[in-house]
Amino acid sequence: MAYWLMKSEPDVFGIDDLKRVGIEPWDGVRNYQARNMLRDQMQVDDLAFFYHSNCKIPGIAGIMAIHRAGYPDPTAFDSKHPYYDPKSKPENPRWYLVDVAFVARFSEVIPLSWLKDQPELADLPLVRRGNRLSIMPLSDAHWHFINRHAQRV
DNA sequence: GCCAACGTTGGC
DNA sequence: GCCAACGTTGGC
Repeated sequence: MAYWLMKSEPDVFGIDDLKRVGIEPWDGVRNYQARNMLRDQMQVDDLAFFYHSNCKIPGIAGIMAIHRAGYPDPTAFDSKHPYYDPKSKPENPRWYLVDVAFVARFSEVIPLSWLKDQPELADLPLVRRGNRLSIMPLSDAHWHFINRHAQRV
């Protein structure tokens, strides 16, 4: 089983929204590196941290599970959708998504500022300068380190 | 294939 | 709101 971190802006869709709906298609990813992970690597029952970006306290807000492995992102085919991409065709899809399922909501968001302070996480892509990847893999060690901390707060 | 211009991300 | 960092686009 693999571990991931996936970013979303809580003003658009946050951990409380996922808790409410239970399962959600993680659509709208328009980055090739992230696309490759969605399409080729993420497996059902993999776990992912839900990261809140572009908000007052950016950080990890909870845990979700991959509920359905990669399939073509239908929003790319819909000319009326904000995520429409005319270069993605149903017969040759450019963009993919997975469905995610709610697992847990942390009682407190684990702030990015705390993550940055941990020597154990120094090579986590999230805390590296200029990182903009909206989906990234986590090592077992990183996952368990963060998860242990989450259990304590 | 290079690279300048432009758009987006996302912390602060 | 600012701006650094990065990805993408398109002219050449």
